[in-house]
Amino acid sequence: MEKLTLEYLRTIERKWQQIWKERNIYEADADPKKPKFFLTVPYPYTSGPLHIGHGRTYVLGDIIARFKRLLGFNVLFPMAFHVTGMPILSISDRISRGDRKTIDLYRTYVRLYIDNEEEVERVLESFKDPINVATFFADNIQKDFESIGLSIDWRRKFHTAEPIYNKFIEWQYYRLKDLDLLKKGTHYVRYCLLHKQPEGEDDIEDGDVNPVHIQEFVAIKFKYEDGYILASTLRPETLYGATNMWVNPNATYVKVRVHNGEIWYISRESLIKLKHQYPFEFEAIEDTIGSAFVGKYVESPLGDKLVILPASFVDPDRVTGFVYSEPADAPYDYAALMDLKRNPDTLRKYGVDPSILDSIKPKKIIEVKGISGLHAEYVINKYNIKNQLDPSLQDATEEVYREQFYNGTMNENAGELAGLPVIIARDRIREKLIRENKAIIFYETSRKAVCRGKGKIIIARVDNQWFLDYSSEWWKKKTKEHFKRMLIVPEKYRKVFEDAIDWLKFRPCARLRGLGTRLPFDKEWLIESLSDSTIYMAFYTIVHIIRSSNIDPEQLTPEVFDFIFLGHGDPAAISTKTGIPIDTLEKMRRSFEYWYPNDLRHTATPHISNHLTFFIMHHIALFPEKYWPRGISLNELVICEGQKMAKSRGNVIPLVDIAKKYSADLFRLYVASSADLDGVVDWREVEVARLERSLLSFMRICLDATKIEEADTSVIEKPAVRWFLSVFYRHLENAKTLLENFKIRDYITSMYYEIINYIDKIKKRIGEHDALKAVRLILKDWIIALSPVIPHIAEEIWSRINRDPLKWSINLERWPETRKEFINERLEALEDILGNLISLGRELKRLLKSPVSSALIVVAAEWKFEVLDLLREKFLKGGTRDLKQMLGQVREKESLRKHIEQVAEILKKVFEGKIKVPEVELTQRDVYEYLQQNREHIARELDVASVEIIIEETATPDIRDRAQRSLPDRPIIVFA
RNA sequence: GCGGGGGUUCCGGAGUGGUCAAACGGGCGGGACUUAGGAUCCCGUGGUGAAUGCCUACGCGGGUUCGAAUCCCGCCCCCCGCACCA
Repeated sequence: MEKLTLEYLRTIERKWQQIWKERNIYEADADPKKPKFFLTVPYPYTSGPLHIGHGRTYVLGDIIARFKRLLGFNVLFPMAFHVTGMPILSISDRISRGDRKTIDLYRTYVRLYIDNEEEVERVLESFKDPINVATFFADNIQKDFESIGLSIDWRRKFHTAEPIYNKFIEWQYYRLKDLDLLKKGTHYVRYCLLHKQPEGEDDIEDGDVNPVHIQEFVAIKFKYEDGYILASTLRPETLYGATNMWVNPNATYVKVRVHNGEIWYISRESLIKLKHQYPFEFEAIEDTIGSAFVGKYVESPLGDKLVILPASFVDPDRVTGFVYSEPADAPYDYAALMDLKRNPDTLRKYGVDPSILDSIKPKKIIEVKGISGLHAEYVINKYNIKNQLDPSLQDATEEVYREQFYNGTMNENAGELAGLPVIIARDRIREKLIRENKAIIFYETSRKAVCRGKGKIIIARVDNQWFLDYSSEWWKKKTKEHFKRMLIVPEKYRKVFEDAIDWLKFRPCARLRGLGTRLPFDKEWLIESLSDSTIYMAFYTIVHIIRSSNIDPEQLTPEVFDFIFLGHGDPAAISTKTGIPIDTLEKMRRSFEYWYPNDLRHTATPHISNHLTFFIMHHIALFPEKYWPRGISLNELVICEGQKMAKSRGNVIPLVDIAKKYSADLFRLYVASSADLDGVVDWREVEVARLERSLLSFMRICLDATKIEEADTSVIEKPAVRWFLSVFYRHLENAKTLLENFKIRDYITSMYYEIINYIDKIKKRIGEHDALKAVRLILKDWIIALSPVIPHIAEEIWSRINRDPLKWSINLERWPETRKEFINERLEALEDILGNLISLGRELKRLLKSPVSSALIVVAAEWKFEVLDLLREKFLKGGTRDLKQMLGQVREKESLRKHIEQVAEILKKVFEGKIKVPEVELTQRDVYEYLQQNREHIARELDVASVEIIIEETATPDIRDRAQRSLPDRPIIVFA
């Protein structure tokens, strides 16, 4: 007898994975005779190892694939690898540069797969070429996938930097351009001054944990001497409350002549930024120290004269290095003014008379419900802010900003903005100032940032940026129409998609660096990673043919794809032109036509608003309607011991650990059963350990049952076994429905947990050996039904009981038929009555103060059965609630008439919902006999020496009161 | 702010118009087995009760209904998304 341990499970898992692979059991080819099901799960990004959260998504996809195979579908479940974009390149760059943190991190990653240290270093060295990063992880992720038992057709794998894939994407972009969905325009990006190139999140130091956003400031021109001081703000509507100007006295400013001859005064740092944002010439005339401005005056576009005062919080490296002061609503301004009032010497130092402060009065211009005084003052007090260098000012500012933006209204002090909500006023004044040449837009990073090579990040303008125009009207309209017809599981995510389709506007779809495919008509641009992975499911249908036919990338011209995917063109002509044999072209066309559309795409919810929506839209733009996607199913994430998995927490469990430390089937069962699709799976070691014990004991039962001869049906007539067969087949039927509706968790509860409980129950009734015989009767059907979740264990059991060499694998089986002849609702109802009786009996027994040795069970009187039968007809089906009418019908029955008062009571309680009408028709005799048959069982369970069963009609007077309370499904127990 | 999800018993989490004191699991209490047990199994876990019941809970406040955790209105709180990034 095998010792059942995790190690044993791992052994059989490896064994079967090996066999499945050798026999290519998951390879699927077009076969017009068979119905097809084309399932995809998005390919992983191969910049590092996957974790168990990814594993959940792939396993759920795999369960669906396996279930569909059991239903007789020809299932295609392919996989590939995504390498496009910056992350992999960035990792490679960092490793080449000798970045310690990255090297250490990747060393731990490589060690997950390789235990020879020399080899680890060799691999790490190879990562200096980005394609090696991609292929190393792609190869190992494939192994991880195999090790958790995914039923993937690996012949179709590819990665997105391969020339054949590039050709496919080129075709896509030619088509998009033909459709006029590709547009050129201006765009602002994060840009590194050192490397003179745009930098993505991956290139920016801490960009992943503390992302850098692009903020749009308005730099307003204030008249100053021979030109303008540019003071910047995110809140131009506050111009109406401006009281003074701030300058950093220690910073260096520069006087600049711009293209139209205007003179601007701005900080030295900001000149560099402006040069990257405006295409015209800037002529630096002279530098000025900030203190030189102090005490002088500017004039705002509204005509207000404002004095320039010193403030240390003003950062010359933030926008223009000047800010105007609006102390009513800006906590920084308010605090800086307070500081000056407290320390008048500061002003004297710059030769300014402190009395000037007396004329500076905050001017309230924004009303927010619940704030009566100055909003800035309110938060200064709330956060207990001491001075202008207090770090809490940031939070205080954000609070005011948020409150005023969403809930603020401009008051009568705000000139032409008066009465407008802030949200409108801001846009209005910005447009106006810019239109009148009184301000410019200035883009700035949301925080100070450097790239991983320590170069300073600013915001720069990119001309000729390529965009995908998702705002295109026909495109959106068609998408919305088709989307209504798509299957979305769980349905609650439908709205998120609809919103995403609405939100999408222009989206930059190419960048200047990275791995991937170049735009064929503008070769300096590389198609960005979310834009080159929208229709690749189509590529799966032909990629294995491209490879096996040794087609060169150069042969894959747009005409080839036009023919395969759209049926355009003459294959003979294309064949002549490209050298691809005509039958190969036609084979690819047939394969595509067979497999498409994608029947189901399964993935995790974060992809909804980007990838999945692009996926739908691109199909709609590029393919004929019959090839548009049919459905999407989604699952939530995995957390670990109640906490989000994060590199920074160090609690990420790599997928590779599953096959090393746990077991594939254990993992599969856990992630599929511990939460519904829309619930978060919490990976908790104690729970996993518990499930492990359960799974091993399940395995034990199955293995023991295999030792019983299939022909041994000696127990089949036992009531407990008949009952067991009934509940089993009802559950089997139910499980199929659940799976068809993607209720994977409920299916496992029904087919796994509940069946195990039923086996425990019959063990008590008929003993372990007979229980195993009963299990043997359903074993084959049971393991087939469980094979989608635990394919390895199922296969192992299968291999021990299957006698048909043609059906060597459980993968070749079909979902078992429900054996209706075994379903016996009456028996189940009787068993329920018995079960309830026992549990009630136990409860009552506990209440008794004195020990008891016998139980008298009273089955309800015959007439009560009649009443409930009547109710079942009239009440359950018809739904009448009319007591009088019901009583009228009761009176017509001779047998019931004499009990009319009690009947009325029962009816009342039924209407109140206190008594349930049993769904199955039973007679008093049925119940009586069933209880008789199970007297010993009842005695054992209630721990009494004797059990007597009588019917209410024969109850002796001393117990008659109690006996009267009996109901057909609720006999009375009297202990003595 | 907008959009989405959610607030249920000690905890995690079922339940979306009536069999609900509330699935399932954890924790806790008791018992069995045992040299022992962190292993396994059984029982219990709102209150009350010598009886097969009764009373009470579902964020807060109203309403609809014979009947509401479930439907409607208002309010409070928590989580996620709001993009160009895979």
